[in-house]
Amino acid sequence: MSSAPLAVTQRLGYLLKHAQLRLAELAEPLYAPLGVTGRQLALLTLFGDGPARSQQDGAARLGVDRTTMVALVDELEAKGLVRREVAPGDRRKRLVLLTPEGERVREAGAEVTRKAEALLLEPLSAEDAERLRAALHQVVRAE
Amino acid sequence: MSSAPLAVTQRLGYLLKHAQLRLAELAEPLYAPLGVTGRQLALLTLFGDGPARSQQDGAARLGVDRTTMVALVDELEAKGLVRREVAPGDRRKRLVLLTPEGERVREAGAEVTRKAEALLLEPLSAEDAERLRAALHQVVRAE
DNA sequence: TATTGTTATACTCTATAACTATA
DNA sequence: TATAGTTATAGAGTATAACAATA
Repeated sequence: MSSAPLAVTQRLGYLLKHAQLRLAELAEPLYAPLGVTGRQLALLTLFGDGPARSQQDGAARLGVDRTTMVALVDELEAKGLVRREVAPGDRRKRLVLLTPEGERVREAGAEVTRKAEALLLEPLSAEDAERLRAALHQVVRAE
Repeated sequence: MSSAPLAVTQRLGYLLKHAQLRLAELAEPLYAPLGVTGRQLALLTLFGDGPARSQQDGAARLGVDRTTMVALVDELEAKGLVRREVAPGDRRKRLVLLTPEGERVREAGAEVTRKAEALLLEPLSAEDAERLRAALHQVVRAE
């Protein structure tokens, strides 16, 4: 009844972790010249895309605690890439807005992200690469 | 020249991280009755599969530091799931071997891993699920 | 000299608890 | 009373440096 032994390198947990490690290896050196980490760039992408978001809203979307978000926004603020603004209509909330410099870094970073992803996906055909992204999206969505 | 803005939820880094988070959410409650974490089960899978490995060998394969491996093996040894044995031929090396109990937990865990993966992959067709695993494998291998 | 395992230590990441201000 | 942001603190998880045993 038990099928063939699932070697550790075949487990999804292993594959997901190592794919992430490899992507980070490829991407971080490319981000470095921009003066930001991949994490920080993800935040710029999050807050620079669509209508202004509060810290809490961003934290929920990124899957981190709101106390973690405070520190992350602090970093970006110290670099002059974002500013906090009291939300009109609810003075408890802080909207996180990109500065012009933050916007520039976000755009440059998006280009770099595409490059790093292309490097990671190099061994796959364009079709399989798109299938991989779509499959991950479906799996993550089902929350 | 810059294509459409790549929303943060479309980035591979985001997708890989959240797929991992979701898998852990699904799997950990199933592992708990076995008295081990997913991490520990991964180690049992690693050391229980194929010829005996040294700690260093296992660390390299798992992508962790050798000092980290010491602590991980300590945990399993304290639970009576593995034992260390001096490697014949090189007295510096310690082979990590599964005890009978460790072997039992490994087998039960493999079954549970399959179940958790099936839950994660539920939204995909069997064909797409296999494609996902194959694509990740290719991407990780290219090291 | 180099490698394996080990220990002590420090660093990063993250969350929990308690506080302030607003609602 | 409840929520958003903040601070202080503590807990994982991990790596670096230094040491002992062995090669």
